[in-house]
Parts: sequence; structure tokens; C-alpha cells
Amino acid sequence: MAGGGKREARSRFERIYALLRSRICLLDYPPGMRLREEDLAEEFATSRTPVRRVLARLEDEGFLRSVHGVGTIVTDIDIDSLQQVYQLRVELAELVGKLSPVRPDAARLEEFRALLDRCDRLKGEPDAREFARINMDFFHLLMTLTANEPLREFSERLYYQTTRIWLKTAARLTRYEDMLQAEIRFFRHEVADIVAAIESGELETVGHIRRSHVAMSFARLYAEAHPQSP
Amino acid sequence: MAGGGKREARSRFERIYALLRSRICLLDYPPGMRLREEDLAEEFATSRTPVRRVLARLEDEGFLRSVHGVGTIVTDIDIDSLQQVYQLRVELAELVGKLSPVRPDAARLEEFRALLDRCDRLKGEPDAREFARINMDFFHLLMTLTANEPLREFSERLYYQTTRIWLKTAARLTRYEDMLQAEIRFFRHEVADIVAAIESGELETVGHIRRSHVAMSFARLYAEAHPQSP
DNA sequence: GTGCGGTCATTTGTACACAACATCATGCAC
DNA sequence: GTGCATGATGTTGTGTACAAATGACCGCAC
Repeated sequence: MAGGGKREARSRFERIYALLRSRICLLDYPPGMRLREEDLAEEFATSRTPVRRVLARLEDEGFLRSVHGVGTIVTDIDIDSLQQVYQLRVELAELVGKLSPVRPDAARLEEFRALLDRCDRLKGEPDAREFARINMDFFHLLMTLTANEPLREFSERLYYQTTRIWLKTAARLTRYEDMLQAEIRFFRHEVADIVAAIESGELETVGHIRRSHVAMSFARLYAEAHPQSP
Repeated sequence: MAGGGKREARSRFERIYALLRSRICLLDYPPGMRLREEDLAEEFATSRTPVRRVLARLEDEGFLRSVHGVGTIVTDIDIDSLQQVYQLRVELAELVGKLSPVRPDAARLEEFRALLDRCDRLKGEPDAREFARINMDFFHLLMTLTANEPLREFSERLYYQTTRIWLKTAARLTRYEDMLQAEIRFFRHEVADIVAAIESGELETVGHIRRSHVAMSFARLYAEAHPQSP
């Protein structure tokens, strides 16, 4: 076996899937947008069939909704309907570091530290999109701290479902520069805390830190959407 | 709109999906079995296309594995690889009753109580398949105790992935009658405990009870597969 | 007898044509 | 002018033919 045929087909599927999901989560495909299977097929130089395979999965995961005769529509999100998702995300965050914890090696640890530099650079030139990307890389690094496959899979699902709401909320604010700056500071603090916890080998502490930060992040978003009454 | 066209297509998809998943979990389709898309298409009086949509989802969820040129194969399972799945299942079990708890109404409560009768009847005529079915009904009833949609979805995924191992282990034992009787007793005890907790309004306690029973169930299975050394 | 190569049957993956369905514009009746 | 029927247009869902890939079988050389 030359080792390429079938694996190539599979990797292509994963590539298209990851790309489309990324576009949805970065709001390149904003909620409500209609995707055309034929356009996507043309972009990836294939027919509708493999594209439909990807769209079906994204629909199963709640990112899309295909309606016969109408189109494939990016699902809408709002902070209220995501409350349950966040509640579960908070719980799962704590489980990372508790179930099948994996101590990172030197190289992995260096990747964590590199995020601190990226945060600092971002502070000089704030950009919501770049922030979202760093946040995503950080998340994936965190997932390497547990070997529990189902936990990783579910956490990833919840993460991608909730990450859109941040960019959407930020885009709505008239002066979102302040919020962005503040969020970047919060985030850098979280990364620093977690790096410290990792360095002292307290993987379970990582889970607790992460849990509280996810919860607080949601609280801030929620407050932003629901101006408090006296 | 006469209200039937598209919804019918969707309900058909769900029906086929639930049926195939059920067959896999009840070992009607045992691990390693090869399914033929064309056969399934014929059974459901349709073409391969809708069947492939269902198989793709079952593959995404880890029940099947399609191999080009070979067939669609029911995935194998073993107690060791399911350890992580069980660990997460235990944690999620506790969250039911904690996240968005829903107090059951009188009718729902009656359904719980009815399970006790089914258990008692089962004691008189032990049957692994019927036991698995009661267990499944009980699980679905438990899911009505939380309104957290993602939690329900994930719990369901983990439940179906782990339920197969029980029947598989039981089928292997030479004298599985004893084990079955014992398991039925354990299970009836669990149902009774949980009914009592529900009646006193302690939904969070339900989660704790469930957690410990799932954990102990796994421990028994694990011990069965790994004869203890002194 | 054994190992190797090729041929064939079988099955999933892909491409494409067509059906089902929803939406919007158009025009006609009143 | 308004309301409704009707057709045009566009999109996803389904059926089907064909390509790609795998494994089994057979025959042949040695």
C-alpha cells in the first residue's frame, strides 16, 4: 500500500470540516447566512456529495440547519440559549486535569509560555479575530492535558458552540475596544495562572482555574446582554 | 402547509437512526459484523443515499467504521478502552439533577414506579435482553430530570456506547444466569433508591446515587474481565 | 508444497441527473 | 388597489451509474 489513497479522502474530509467550522466560529459565515452546496463543492474542487457529508456532520453538531428547498443556514445563537451549554462547559473544564491527566513535556510547556508572548503582542495591537485565534490555540493546548478522549471530544464541541457568541457580542458593542482590551487582560491573566499551576505540577488546580475563568467569562457576556436593573 | 412532507423525511431519518443504534446496542449487530448499505436500503424501501446519511452519523459517533472497498463494520469494544468513557459517564451522571433540575410530575413519577414492577416480573423470568431494555427505559426516564440539552445529548451518547459491553460480557460467561440475577437485584435496588430520592424531592441526591451505581456497575464488569491476582 | 502475481467479485466513495419543495415575482379577477 | 392563483427560479433531497479500492481466488513458476 502506498499509504495515501483512502487516508487522503479522509484527511480531505477532516480538512473541509475543520475549515467550515472555523469559518462559522470566526463569523466568516455569520448566523443566518445561507451556504450553497454547489459553491462549496466548486471551492473544494469536488462534487456536492462529499460536501454534503461535511454539512450533515455540522448539522448534527448544531452549527447548521438544512432546509429542503431553502438552503443550508448557519444557526443563530444568543446568550440565553447558550446558558445551558456554558453550565456544562464549566463542569467539563474542571474535569480536564482530573480524568486521565497528562503532564506536558518541556516542548508542550514552551508552547504554553509562547501564548503569553502572543498575548503581550496582541495588547499592543488589539484585534478581536486574532484574540479569538489565540484563545482557540490555548484551548487546544489545554486539551492535551487530559488523555480522556470522550472528554476532549465533548469539550471541543462545547467550546466551538460557545466561542461564536463572544465575537458576536463584541461586534455589537459600539465601543468594543475597551471590552477587547479588558478581555485580553483577563485572558493573559488566566494563561499566566494556568502556566504557573502546570509548572508546579498541579494539574487538578488547572481545572479549577479554568473553570472559574470560563464561568466569569460567561458572567461578563451575560451582564453585557442584560443591563442590570437596580 | 399540510405539515408532513419534510417532517416525514426527518422523522424517517430519526427512525432508521434509532433503530440501527438500538440493533447495535442490543448486539443484533454484533461487533465486527459487516453491514451492506444496499441491504439496509432495501429493508427501508429507499436508496443508498438516505441510508448513508444515517451510517455517517453512526460512524461519527463511533458505532460504525466504513472502509472503502470492504464494508461498514460495527466497531468492537472492550472493557479497557471503555474505561475512559465510563469515567466521564460517572461524572455526567452526577450532573443530572444538579444542572437545570426538573421535578417530575405525578405521571412521570408513576413511570418510575412502574419500572419496579417490571423488575420484579423480570426476576421471575430472567432475560438479558429484556433487562437491557428496562435499563434503557430507566435511563431515558432519568434524562427527563434535567433540562440541560447538551448534558442529555452527551449522556445519551456515553450510555449507548457503554451499554453494549454489558451484554457482550454477559454473553461470554459460561454461567451467566447467576450474574444476570445479581445484576437485576442491583438494578432494582438502584431504581428503588432513586424513586425514594425523587419522592423526597432530593434531585441532587439522585445524581449521587446514580453516580455510585454506574461506578459500581463498571467495577463489577471490570472485575469480571480481570480476574484479581492476590 | 509454497510463494507470487494477476484477475475478478464485492463494496464503499463520487459525480451527476432528476424529484420535491419553498420562495418570489407576475398577472389576472374583482 | 387588493387578494390570490400560478408559474419561474433556485435549493436541498433522492436515485443511480460509475470510479476506486480491497480482499479472495486461481494459476503458475520453482
